[in-house]
Amino acid sequence: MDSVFAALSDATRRDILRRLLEADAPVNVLAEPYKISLAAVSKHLAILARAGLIVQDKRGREKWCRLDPDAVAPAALWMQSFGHLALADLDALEAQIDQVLGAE
Amino acid sequence: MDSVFAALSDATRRDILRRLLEADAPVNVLAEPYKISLAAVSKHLAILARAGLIVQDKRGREKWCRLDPDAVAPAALWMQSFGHLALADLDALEAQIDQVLGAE
DNA sequence: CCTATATTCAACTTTTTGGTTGATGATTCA
DNA sequence: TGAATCATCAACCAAAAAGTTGAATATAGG
Repeated sequence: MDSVFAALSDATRRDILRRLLEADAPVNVLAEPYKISLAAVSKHLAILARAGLIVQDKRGREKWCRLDPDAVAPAALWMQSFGHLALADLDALEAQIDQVLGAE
Repeated sequence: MDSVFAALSDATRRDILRRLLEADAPVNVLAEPYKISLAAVSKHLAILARAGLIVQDKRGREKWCRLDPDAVAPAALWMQSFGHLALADLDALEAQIDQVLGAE
């Protein structure tokens, strides 16, 4: 879970994830909006991959990136329980789970 | 939001937050379970305070810490919207909850 | 085959993080 | 008053993070 939170602590990486929510993309396309070097973006992607948040798939000379949103679930649940358990108990946690499941 | 995610990326700090869910506590009590120095714990608490996750209140020679769970809300919302697609599988969700509540 | 493209690697710098120890400032209390 | 307690500060260290530039590796395509 450390690596997931650490990966999310950088605004550039969060922005990359947000964009991958819309469509898979190769490294050079992901790098384009930022003014940092391509190598720097490549490192950001490696951090996201190490945290499990993305998977990379080499196709030809391009390396396509796609999300693995499951990886964020344990950390998201941790935050959810932290944000609400102060006021409620396990019943409330179950209600939250129902809410998450119902929202689909 | 950077500072919130960064604060949560350390297991000791998450453990401190978890314990503060149960009761407010002064620095020396919070430091007791860990084998690191008191100064190190003091730094962890400063990071949590800088992220807004706790507030510190000096009472006599003790400095009491209490949660401010609202501070986690923007980050939690970000994660929820990001992970939204993935939380539909009940078995996976239960496994994740066990992991979150048990291992941490 | 040759060249351009896509990506990473290697080496380096700077800043941040997490830890230490020892000194210091407050505060409590015998 | 004086000793013990609570917490932070200061200086330091080692490791990791975020960035750079330049070289290297693969692949695509004329």
